[in-house]
Formats: sequence, structure tokens, C-alpha cells
Amino acid sequence: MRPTPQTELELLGRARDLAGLSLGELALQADIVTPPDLKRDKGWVGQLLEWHLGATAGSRPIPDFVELGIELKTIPIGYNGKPLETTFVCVAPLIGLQGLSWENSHIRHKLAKVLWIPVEGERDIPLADRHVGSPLLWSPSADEEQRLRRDWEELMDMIVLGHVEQITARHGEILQLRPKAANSKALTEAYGANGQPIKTLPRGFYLKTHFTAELLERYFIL
DNA sequence: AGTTGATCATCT
DNA sequence: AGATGATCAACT
Repeated sequence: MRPTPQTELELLGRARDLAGLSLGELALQADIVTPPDLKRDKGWVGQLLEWHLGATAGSRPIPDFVELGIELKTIPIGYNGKPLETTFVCVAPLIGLQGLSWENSHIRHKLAKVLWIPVEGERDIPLADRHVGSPLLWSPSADEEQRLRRDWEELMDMIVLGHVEQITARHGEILQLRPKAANSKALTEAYGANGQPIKTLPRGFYLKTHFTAELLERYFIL
């Protein structure tokens, strides 16, 4: 892995240097084998970019660039220039919610500063031939944070009231709650409708594609 | 079992 | 075509 960037500017510069290159070239430089597809290597693109940018976190629950407080997110882009997938942010807490507020929530800290790196994601482009786009260093605007907060509070209210299993991905304007698990047998504890503990699928917060599309679009217009 | 990285497969 | 619910792998 390359050395960790010491400043925001250094990180951004390095990310800009990757723009226009293909994943095949980047894999060659990193001495990493390109898999045939992402079926069994869903996190491969993210890990390849982590290597090139010198991210330090690995699979630990801390920011990718701890010293800079920056989170790295790659985002697959279609031929129309829009995201092909929602973006996973973090796991949603389902128990021990006393005193939890938006201000001290895990998700607010995760989204405080994000380096977005668009990558061609259409499945008919061979993985090695997909190109990296221009990076965007983003922090939520006041309006964006308000929308995130509204969604988060709505979803957390339902969880606290024991309605987690009534939540679908349609709830929330820009933030959604969906299963995030190895498989349907990996269960975790949550509140039931009568306050009793139940076992349910772990959930994650995801950003809806129309929202991430907005972000990237705003950038390309500037 | 939980974290990280997400995409896959299917339904509407 | 796009969104939803389900799933994969590595690592702690």
C-alpha cells in the first residue's frame, strides 16, 4: 500500500491522479489480481482504491483516513452518468438507544467528510477496462444535513418503538434502512413491538441513488 | 457475530 | 430500467 497522505490536499491530488486510469492498470501497479467479475469479490474496487490512496483503516471500524477524518467511498456509475447502486454508510444500531441523538450518531460522523470516487460500473464492461473518474470531496450542506437528520430520526423512532420489521427501503427521502448481513441466518437483537427482545436481520443505512446522483451532478456543474 | 468493502438477483 | 431485499468475502 502506498504511504498515507498527510494532508487533505495531498489526498485529493493523489485521487485526481487516478482519474482516467483503468482498474486493470491500477491492479497491475498494486500487484493485485483482477477477478473475472465482482460476484465473489464485491469489495474489490473499494480495496484497490484504498491501496492506491493509502487508506489505513482496513476492516477496522474507523475512518479510512483517520488523521484527516475522511471516509472513502467508491461509487459505480452507469452510461447515463448516474450511480448504479445505493451507497452503504454504516450499520444501524437496533438496541441500547437511550440518549442517542443525531448529533452523536455514528452516521453523522461517517458522513461529515467523504471522498467520493466514481468508477465505471456497467457489468458489460470487463472489470479491468473500467475507468476511474474525478474525485469529489464532500461535506453535507446545511440543507443536506437537515434531510439526513429527518430521515434518520424517522427511522430511529420506528426502531425504538419496536417497528424495525415494518421498515422498508421506501422509508426516508434520501436515507434508507435495508438488511446488511452475510445471509438470512445472521440475526441480531432488536426491540419487538411490546418492548421484548426479538431476533432480526442486521440493518444498514444506505444513501439512495437519486441523492448521490445529486451530489455528483452538483460537482460536474461547478 | 460484527466490522469493513459493496454488488447480486429479482421484482415491480 | 430502477429499486429492493438478499448476499459475498476478508478481517477482527
